[in-house]
Amino acid sequence: MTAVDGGSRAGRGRGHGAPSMADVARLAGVSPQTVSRVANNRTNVEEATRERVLAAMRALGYQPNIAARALATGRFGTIGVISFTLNRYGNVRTLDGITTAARAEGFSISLVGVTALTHQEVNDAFTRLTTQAVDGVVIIESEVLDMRSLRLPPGVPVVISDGHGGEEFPAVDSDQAGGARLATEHLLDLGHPTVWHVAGPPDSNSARHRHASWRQTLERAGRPVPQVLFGDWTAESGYLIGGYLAALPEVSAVFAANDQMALGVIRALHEAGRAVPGDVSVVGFDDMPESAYFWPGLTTIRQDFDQGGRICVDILLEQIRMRRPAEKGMRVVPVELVVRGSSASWRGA
Amino acid sequence: MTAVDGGSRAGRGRGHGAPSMADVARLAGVSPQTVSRVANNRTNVEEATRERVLAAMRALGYQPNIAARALATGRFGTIGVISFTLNRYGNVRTLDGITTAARAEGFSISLVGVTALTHQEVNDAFTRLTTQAVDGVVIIESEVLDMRSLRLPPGVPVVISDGHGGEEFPAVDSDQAGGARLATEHLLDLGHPTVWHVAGPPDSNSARHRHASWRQTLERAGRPVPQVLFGDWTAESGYLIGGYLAALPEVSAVFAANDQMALGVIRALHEAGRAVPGDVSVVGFDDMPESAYFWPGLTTIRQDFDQGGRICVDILLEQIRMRRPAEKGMRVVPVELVVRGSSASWRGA
DNA sequence: CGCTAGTGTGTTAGCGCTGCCATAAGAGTC
DNA sequence: GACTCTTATGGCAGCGCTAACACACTAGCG
Repeated sequence: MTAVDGGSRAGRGRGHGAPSMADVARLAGVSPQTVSRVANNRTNVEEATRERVLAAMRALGYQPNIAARALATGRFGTIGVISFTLNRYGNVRTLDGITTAARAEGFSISLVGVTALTHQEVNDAFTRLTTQAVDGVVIIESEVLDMRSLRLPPGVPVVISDGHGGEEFPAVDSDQAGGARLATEHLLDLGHPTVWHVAGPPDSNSARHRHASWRQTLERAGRPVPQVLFGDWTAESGYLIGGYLAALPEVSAVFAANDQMALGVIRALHEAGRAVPGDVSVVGFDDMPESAYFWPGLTTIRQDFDQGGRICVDILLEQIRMRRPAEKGMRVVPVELVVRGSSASWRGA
Repeated sequence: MTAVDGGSRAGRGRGHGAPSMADVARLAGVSPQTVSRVANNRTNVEEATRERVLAAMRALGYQPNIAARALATGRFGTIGVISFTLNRYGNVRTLDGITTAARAEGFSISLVGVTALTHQEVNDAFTRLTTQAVDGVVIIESEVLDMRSLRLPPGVPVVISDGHGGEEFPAVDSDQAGGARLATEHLLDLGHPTVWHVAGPPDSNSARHRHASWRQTLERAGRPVPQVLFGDWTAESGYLIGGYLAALPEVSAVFAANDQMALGVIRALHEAGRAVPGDVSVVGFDDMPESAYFWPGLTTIRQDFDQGGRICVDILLEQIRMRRPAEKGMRVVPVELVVRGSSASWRGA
């Protein structure tokens, strides 16, 4: 009876308390390898043996140690997400979409925030992530970043979401250009001579695309292109710009680059006594759930963030599982015009 | 020349490509142990040696392998977050606060979404996380959950955010009761005979607290307690309930349990031709950035989500670093009444 | 009966890192 | 000069797991 272990715990020394495969193996009277096979649902284990091992696992409350597994296999079951602020609706919804899709595939998410999307910060975040053990990374590149000069460690699959990095990496984004075109054409179709644009900040990818497409749509239609006004995505900036627009009698249609700024614009128009949509039509972009309940309800462009997240994860998993780089280039997620009360046909000045 | 390694890579067999400490050690002409000391910023390394090692690290692009470190130390540098939907403003802001605070402490976040906050789901998520190697877990318990019957593996520090789990775990939450009281008293102070309440769903912790405190405040003031109306946090539900309230001439003040529902209520009142705040005052809860730009601007209760996140992380880190359980019980984060245009003194019926 | 093919299980050797201990060299003390 | 004490470094073992191979055993075949 000398060498008999107490039976409850085996690991001494640096053991960290939790039962290990060896403990399960001992209890079930099999080798650790067989326990591993059961834990990973492998074949070539007799049914009776499997039951015995499972019983031992339950008895000890065994949990596989992911760190050890990762060390042995080089795979982690985790996708890293680098995101700028979670204060923006789109970023959050993209994150949510990625999280949902990843979970469905048995992957978890390692989230790293950056206070600013500078190379320094993104490189640090990337380092923290790869160091932190991930199989792939999604960068929610809401702000313009020069992907070429980013020094990412090689061999880690990357997907860019909401970005422009299509030349360097596989990328996924809503059809920003199509959405801006839909919005602008919608307002022109309603009879407005032209459309004013409240753009997002110039360092934002989405803002650039929407801005460029708005301009192009007007030019193609042979309409005058009014001065662009730049906001910062917040309702506050929309409100300030709206105050300026409200004072211009020739303004009859405004396309704001997101719903929050549209809200601010509408508020400013109200305060100035200009009716929406009676005097001025306003269209937003994003379709936040609240936008339908603004006063008036906001005509806007709906994005499918869940689909975007799913595609990000799919591309990443393909790279991870096939062990080959995915094709570069942009996958475009369709958008949809949602017409509500904030836009109406123009009766003329 | 027989046994000489090519010099570029050392690991064969199952080596996963990335340079290891051994590679750095070889290049710098020191032992792996010394490299480890440098990598971890330990003392007792001569300055010249440290420089040499750092140079070798840079030359090889060395990144420590976190899985191996975790396996050796039993610590992971990661905090797990279990959250119900990211569709709710409060959840997102809490997550953001936690992420920011964690990063400041050098921790990263492992995010696990659950589709429903059932025991089954939370247990699974918890298993996935502990298995996934975290040093502690924050549960954003936006929905009521019986923490006692939750079977969490022992030894993993846990903090509950936005929950009621104060008896079982340390917990952090905004001063829900105080906020609801402030909102209700504000409306009473304006001369309203009583205050109607649009509550959140009954399975939500915050909704319960706000509801109970609203009721208590009215009772203490000796005012009649009108029928409670339950929404589901969405603007849509607020709109439906608002339609009902708009038809009741005795309604002069409404306290909605969040800003979105308040938005829906205001919209319904507008449509019914009841002026806000002329005929009806409306107060919300959360202070989303947009709320200031509703029409009229929304009087609401501001929560400090960043502070909440910081406290969650602090409590967790104390447990992790001190290796002793934190005190159970609730830490209350103060809230603040923000008065805007949607509430005004009542001129009588 | 010797051959192959397949199945269930065990043995071995790491994955890359750190904790602990040993060692060597210098510095100060009596 | 024999003794501590400190500082810089290396050696070794092991964290818990899995890939790769080895091995025994069964079955089917001509």
